Amino acid sequence: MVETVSLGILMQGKMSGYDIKKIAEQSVSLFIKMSYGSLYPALKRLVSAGHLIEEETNDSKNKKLYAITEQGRSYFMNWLREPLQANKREHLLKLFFYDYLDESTRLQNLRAFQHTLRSGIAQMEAVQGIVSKELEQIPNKDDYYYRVSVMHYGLQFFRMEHDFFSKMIEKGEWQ
Amino acid sequence: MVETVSLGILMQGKMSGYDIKKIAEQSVSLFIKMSYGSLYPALKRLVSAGHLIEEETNDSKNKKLYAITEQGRSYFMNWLREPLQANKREHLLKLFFYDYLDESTRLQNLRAFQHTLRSGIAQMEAVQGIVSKELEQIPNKDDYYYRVSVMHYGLQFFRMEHDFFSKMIEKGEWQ
DNA sequence: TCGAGCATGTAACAAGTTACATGATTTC
DNA sequence: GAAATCATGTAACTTGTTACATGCTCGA
Repeated sequence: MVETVSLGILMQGKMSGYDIKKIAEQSVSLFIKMSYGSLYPALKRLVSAGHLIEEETNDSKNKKLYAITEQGRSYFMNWLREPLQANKREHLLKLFFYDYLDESTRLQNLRAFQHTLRSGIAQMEAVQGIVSKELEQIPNKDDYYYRVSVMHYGLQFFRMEHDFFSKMIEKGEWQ
Repeated sequence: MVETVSLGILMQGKMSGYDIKKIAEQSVSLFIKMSYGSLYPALKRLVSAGHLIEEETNDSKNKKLYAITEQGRSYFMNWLREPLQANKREHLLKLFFYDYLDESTRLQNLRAFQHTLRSGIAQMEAVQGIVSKELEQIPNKDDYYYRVSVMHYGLQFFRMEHDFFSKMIEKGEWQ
């Protein structure tokens, strides 16, 4: 995760590990948090994998600049092309970099994801129907208020996500 | 995480590890996934910590029943009382068990969380304003469509979450 | 009798956090 | 001259995944 985020951020140009973290905080912090303890080792791994080149700037702060290689670029693009998966909101991170992807793969993946969402919604609506009926026969309804609320939240969330993706497929304007 | 979910599920009564996973799949699978590779070791840790008691049923399937102890109950309730944190959607899991919590702590935490959400919304609106202005001066707007979309998603998501929590504080009905 | 489901577990690995450790530079 | 920020890194630990391994039972 930290590796792909770093690669994605380095797509805009070379910078230091410190800069990468700052940019991540300003952009994708909603979905993932980076610590130096994971970032610096990740950068080293990317260098030894040939995805990045490390450049020593012999300035006073002994900072290092990282630049993405052609290989790194292609690795990143392959990750980007993979189907979206709903678990852990990883898809939002992927989406964040979707401008790099070609329109055809993009549409294909977005539509596939829409389909997954619709299945999820249908399933949740079914579960909700059952739970609602069970709840009617129970006297102490209030004892399950938060459990039921979280269920509703899930459904509402899925619906919102579905609407959001529809708008995005239509290239709608975000006034 | 797996530990607290297990404790939370065991609040309703003793059951096997297998049962715990099944119940988790039917209820909190939206937010967390459990594998046996994490569940069984977690149950052992909870037993040696004194939060659970293991009961061998000498039936044919050599299944084990886990029951929460008084200590485990109080440990779980302490976790439940802690303030909600927005990172990684952990708060939804906590919320799922909120029926166990006393109304006063509940309201206090929900309101504190609402406050955090409002700050987040304000901050995101500010960022969005800046980005929108910057975008107007840029000719190749379309190249940033998904980045901007994810930003909008984040804002919309926060607003939805805020509305959701408002409804919950008011003990609204989920028709 | 065969496959689905019930039931438990381990070992290797992956990914990340927290705390620690260091030191230069900039800004008030 | 003190505090904030820039800048990099390591070690111990936590948490979880995946793949493997085993064996029983119940219904078609």
